This record gives sequence, C-alpha cells and structure tokens, in this order.
Amino acid sequence: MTHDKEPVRQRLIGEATRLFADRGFESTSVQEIVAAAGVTKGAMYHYFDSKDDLLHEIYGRVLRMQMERLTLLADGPGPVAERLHAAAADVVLTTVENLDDSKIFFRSMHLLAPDTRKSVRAERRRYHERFRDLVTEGQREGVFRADTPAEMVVDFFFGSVHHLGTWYSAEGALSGAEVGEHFADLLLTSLRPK
Amino acid sequence: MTHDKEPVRQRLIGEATRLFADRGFESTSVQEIVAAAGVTKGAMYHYFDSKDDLLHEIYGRVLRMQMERLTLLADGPGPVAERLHAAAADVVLTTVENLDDSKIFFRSMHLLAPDTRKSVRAERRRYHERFRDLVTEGQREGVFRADTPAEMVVDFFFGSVHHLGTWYSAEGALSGAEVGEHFADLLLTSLRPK
DNA sequence: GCAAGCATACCGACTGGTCGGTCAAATCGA
DNA sequence: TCGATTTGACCGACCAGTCGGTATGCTTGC
Repeated sequence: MTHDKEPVRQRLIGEATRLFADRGFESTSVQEIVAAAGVTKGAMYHYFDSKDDLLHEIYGRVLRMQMERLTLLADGPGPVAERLHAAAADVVLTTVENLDDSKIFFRSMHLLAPDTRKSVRAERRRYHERFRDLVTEGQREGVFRADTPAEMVVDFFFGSVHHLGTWYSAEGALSGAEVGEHFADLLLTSLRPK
Repeated sequence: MTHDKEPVRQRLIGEATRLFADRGFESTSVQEIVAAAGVTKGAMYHYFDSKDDLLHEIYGRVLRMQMERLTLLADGPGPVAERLHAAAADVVLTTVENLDDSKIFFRSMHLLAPDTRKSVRAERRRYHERFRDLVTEGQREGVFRADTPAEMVVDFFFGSVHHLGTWYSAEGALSGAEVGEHFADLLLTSLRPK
C-alpha cells in the first residue's frame, strides 16, 4: 500500500490532482491529500511551500506539456490547414487523457495567488498566440475565411476544449481521438471560405 | 447606504453573485456576503437555509431565464437555420450580460450538494436537448451536415459559450451582440454540408 | 398580541501552517 | 576502516484563527 515505489513528491502531486478535480481546491484539505498519499503534513510541507504551491506545480506540468506538443506540430511540415487540424485534434486528445488537470485548470484559476495567476495567464497566452498564428497564416494564404478575427476563433475553439471536463467520460461511446477528429473537423469547417 | 429600497433578499443574491464570481464560492464567507448587503447573518439565514441554498438560487435564476428565451426562439417561425442562428446569438448575448452568473456556473457546479447538483444538471440537460433538437431538425432537412453527432455539436458550441467568462470583458473592443453574431456564424458555418 | 424580519452572541468543527524532534543514509577525517 | 558529524526525509502534536450554522431575543407593522 504505502510501500509504493513512486516517490513521495510524485504521489502527493498525483493524489492532489485527483482530489482537486473531484472536490475542488478549496474543499480539499491538506489533511486529505497527505492521507491519500500515505504520508503526513510534515512531508508535504517539506516538498512544497504551501497548498498554493502544490496547485501551481500542477498548472506548470500541464502548461509545459501542451506548449511542447503544440510547438512540435505547428512548426512541422505540411500545409497550414493540416497542421492546424493536427494541433487541434492533439490538444483535444491530451486534454481528454489528462481530464483531471483540465478540470482543475479552469475551475481553480481564480484561486491562485495573484502573482502565480499572472504567470500562468502569461504562459497560457503564449500558447494561444502560437495557435492563433496558425489561423492568421491560413487567412493570409486565403485557405481560411478572414471575416472572423483569428483571436475569436481561438477563444471559440478553446472554450470547447476546456469544457471537455464537464461532459466527456472515458466510459462513454467516444474515444479521445474520435472527439479530437470531430472537434478538429468542426474547427476547420467553420474556417472554410464562403 | 443601507436604506436601499431593494429588498434584503434580492440584495443578498446580488452581492453574493458578485462575490462568488470574484473570489469563488468557497473563498467567500457568509460574513462577507451579509456585510456587503448591509445586514447580518441572522437576516441571511432567515431567507436561505444555507450557503448552498443561496448558490442554488443563483443557478435557478439563470436556468429559468435561459430556458425561457431558448423556447421562445426555438419554437418561433422561420427556417431552422435562422432559428438556430438566433438562439445561438441570443445565448451569447445573455451570457455576456450576466457574466458573473456564468463564471459561477461552471466554476462552482461541483460544490453543490449532490442532490442539488443533480437537479441543476437535469435542468441543464433539458436545455441542451432543446438546442440539440434544432440541430437534428436541420440535419434531417439536409441543411446541416449530418456526419457529426448533433450532441457533440451542442457540447462544442456551449463549451465556447461557457468560457466567455474567462476572456470576455465589457471594456473590450467587442460588444456582446457582436460576439454573438460571430459565434453564431461560426456555428452555422461549421454545420454547412460539404 | 403576534408574526415577520431582523440583530447579537456564541458554538464546535476544522483549516493551513509551524515546530521540535527522529532516524537512516551520506560524507568526512584520521 | 571506522567512528563522528551532517544532511535530507519525514513524523505527530499543536497553534491561532476562521468557518457555517444556531439559539435567542428585540422591534416593528398590522
């Protein structure tokens, strides 16, 4: 049970993610987290400065991973429509595969300390901008309609992605990859010139 | 100051909405709410059973209003594409005009007592179903593409709507009506048959 | 006189965080 | 090689403060 080989720090992050997604950040006590991880509060405060710090770490992990994958796909070869399609489908897939992270992300943002929140927002913004650049690129080339601001298209799409956590279920009929294909399809279609 | 003519009950709901949207449900104490409304806890617990009950009331108001408007537009005259367009633009507009409600809605759902949450979910579901029926209607008529499940189209669209609270600002360049038009446009375009 | 509409005073549970201490492993000096 | 010393990982008891909620009583208007 507790003789899990996974290091304590990882276990704390893992259990915290599960609990935060389930009950929310504020409704989860530090006591519950450390109990779930099979350690005590002393251990947690040995690895993290505060409960906020723990949450910050969760955000950091997600942001790093998503940015990495987007850069890879966006800077890859092929026409812009294909790259956007791939990036869109991929972000849906990784979101579904880390649904707990996603739930926490958009539910708890406002609970972060102001400075932390600012840095998370900035990181998120860079991500959105990279995505938006794909849209504007296609608009310049004329393969995407240009009468809707690229910024709004991105907000439109990521709204859908962020809200996967409220309805998607791994036990449902559709796999993450399938939803990704559908979403990417809807996005690309909505960008078709008239 | 306190001699506001607005009845205490309304004032409590109003201030609670503002505070919940700002700091979140769990980070807002009952003390803060009653202070903002210029009364004491005795007053609040006279009108509401609990803090949860207050939150429930906020959900109820939003749900009732949105359902009412959707029914009016969906059951109205005109071709289905126009009705869907109108309904989509309208829900964006009302969301933007009640942005605090929207923020609370998707951030605090998981904090409701299980029974309450269940009833909110059910109500929300009926709303989605009415919206979805518009999509299937258009698919049957052949004016919308049918290779994407209507259910998913609805989830896709309402993800975007729900997330308006995270990026839309009344001080921004775009009015609620403008965003509504753009969103409805994107939705209708994404449904165009090939 | 009697509800309805509040205020005041208070309770018990629980919170995030601290702090002194333990214990095994690594490092070091001779 | 081996004892001494330091270090990192972690425990468990304990704060001071805050929370949602309640019990009771006053004050109006009818």
